[in-house]
Amino acid sequence: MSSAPTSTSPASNFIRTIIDNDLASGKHRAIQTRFPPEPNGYLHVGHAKSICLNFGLAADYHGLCNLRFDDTNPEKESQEYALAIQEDVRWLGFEWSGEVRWASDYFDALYAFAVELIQKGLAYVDDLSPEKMREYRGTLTQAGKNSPSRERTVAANLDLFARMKGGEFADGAMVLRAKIDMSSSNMNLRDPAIYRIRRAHHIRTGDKWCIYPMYDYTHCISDALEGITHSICTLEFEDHRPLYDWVLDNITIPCHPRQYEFSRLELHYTITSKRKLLQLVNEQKVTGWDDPRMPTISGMRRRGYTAAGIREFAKRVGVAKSENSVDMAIMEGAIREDLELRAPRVMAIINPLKVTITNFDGALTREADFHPNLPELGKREVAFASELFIEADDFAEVPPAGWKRLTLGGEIRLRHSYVMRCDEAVKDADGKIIELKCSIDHATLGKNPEGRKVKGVIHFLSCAHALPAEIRLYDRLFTVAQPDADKDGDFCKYLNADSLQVVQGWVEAAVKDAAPETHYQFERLGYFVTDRRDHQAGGKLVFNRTVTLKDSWTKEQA
RNA sequence: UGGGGAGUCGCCAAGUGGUAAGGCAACGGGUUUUGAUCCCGUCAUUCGUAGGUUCGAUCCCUACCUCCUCAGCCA
Repeated sequence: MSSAPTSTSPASNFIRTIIDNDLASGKHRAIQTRFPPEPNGYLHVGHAKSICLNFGLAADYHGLCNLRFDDTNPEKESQEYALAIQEDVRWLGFEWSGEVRWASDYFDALYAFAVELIQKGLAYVDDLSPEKMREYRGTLTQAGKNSPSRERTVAANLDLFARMKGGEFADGAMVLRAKIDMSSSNMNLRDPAIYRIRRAHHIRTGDKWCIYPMYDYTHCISDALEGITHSICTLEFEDHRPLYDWVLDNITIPCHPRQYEFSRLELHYTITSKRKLLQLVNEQKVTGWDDPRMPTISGMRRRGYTAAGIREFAKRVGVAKSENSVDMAIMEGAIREDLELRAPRVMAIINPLKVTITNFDGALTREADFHPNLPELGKREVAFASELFIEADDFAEVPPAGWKRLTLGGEIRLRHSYVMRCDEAVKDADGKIIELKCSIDHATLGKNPEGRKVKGVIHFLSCAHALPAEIRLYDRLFTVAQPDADKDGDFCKYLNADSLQVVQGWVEAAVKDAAPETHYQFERLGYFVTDRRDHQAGGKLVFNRTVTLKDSWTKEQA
């Protein structure tokens, strides 16, 4: 399950153009990228795009890609998240260079560089309250004004910073700020805070530190220490690039990586904000981070999306700088394409209607391939008996125009079996059809009837041989394409109440011992996967619907 | 009203002074014991708008319009 479904040459994009130029000019002999998540949540489809980009670039250009945790805000971070992230990256099919890196590995170096900035008069300790600082910062259209602390002497700053580190001051009492320009039109350059005091237990450094460096200050230095050549992030960091460069230009460090930004991914009918995904989990709108409706990597995995399918999706959406909101159809197309190539076919019934074969005597079973084009996937015996289940949707007493399925007096092909005619529909007191009496043409096993053509093929199961299974039918999580378009509105009001439907259905006995995370195509219904958590091989069978098959018939009806 | 970005087919996305790639979707047809797959075909005289430069502009210039983004001691 590891090779990509198609391997066309990678599409051109602006980052590749930059790398091509850097390599051609000799600026770099090889590239080094990095994927730098904060371990404060599970990875989602947007991260998957970034992972495919960073690791993919490294692979294509024979470079390296690091996995680095941006663990500079201990209050939000956990070991659970860090572990889950590593598993997700590996599952997606990527291997990072060397050991996992942590920004916290650089805390000592970061502290030393901060001292250097202070010594150069480029950083100062400020005891303005957060409220005051906001006031001094000015607005988008008005310049800020200098803090009274800005002219503190180097010696005083050195002393204060050391005491900040030493734990002499309360959380929030003061910060270390870069001394840049309070009147800059770029807000990030108005003396940004680069260290704050926070007594929080850090997942790796424990209680060693009570001051923590900020993202803007940490990220560029981490990149430089790791020899990153191309530091790729999303567009909202574009305004931070001058600060990224300012820090590296003002400390003694030999390496100066360059930051490039691409637009973040938006997917129709879902959300890709960690904060909002966390809210869905906390408020139990979903069962957890790996709920199959979640756009998290673990959720998509549990849903049955394959790593190769997600990689193909990333390739199809490309990398650019324009805002985009991608159709779910692109994801579903990529997933179907991958599954089409590998998923064994079996029959399953979601909504059974009983069929009694009135001329069963002498009928035979037949062997069928698990995949029409992949004989190596093997065969199994398709049971046939006098009592069958067919999909209730496959019978219509008064069929619409164009109907190719079963109807009174009509005949269809039972998949891998006989041609069958419906002779009678048995109804209950309410007029509801509860059973069909049908007869088969004994001469049609494995061959077409003479003198007439049978238009439809439907799937079925022998009642006596079928196994009960819990089938979870998933639909989009939200009812609108862009649930968080309205920034102030509550995106939860667009939650799709019917995003999960659990039914008790029936499956072929051939899947009885399937391990968790086994993919199948239920013929004519869709791709399904055995649930990672709840399915038990040989025991309780639980299938998640990954995606339906393309269906030009219901589309035509609509 | 300040700064930084972006506007090419329904959704993505190449291209870049020489006359609009590709994918997805859609549509038409063929094959088919999955209304699936597969195969064949169709799908932007036009690149936000208006001017200008040029033999020639999506690409260069000017103005305008629209959208995104920035005022955390988050990342």
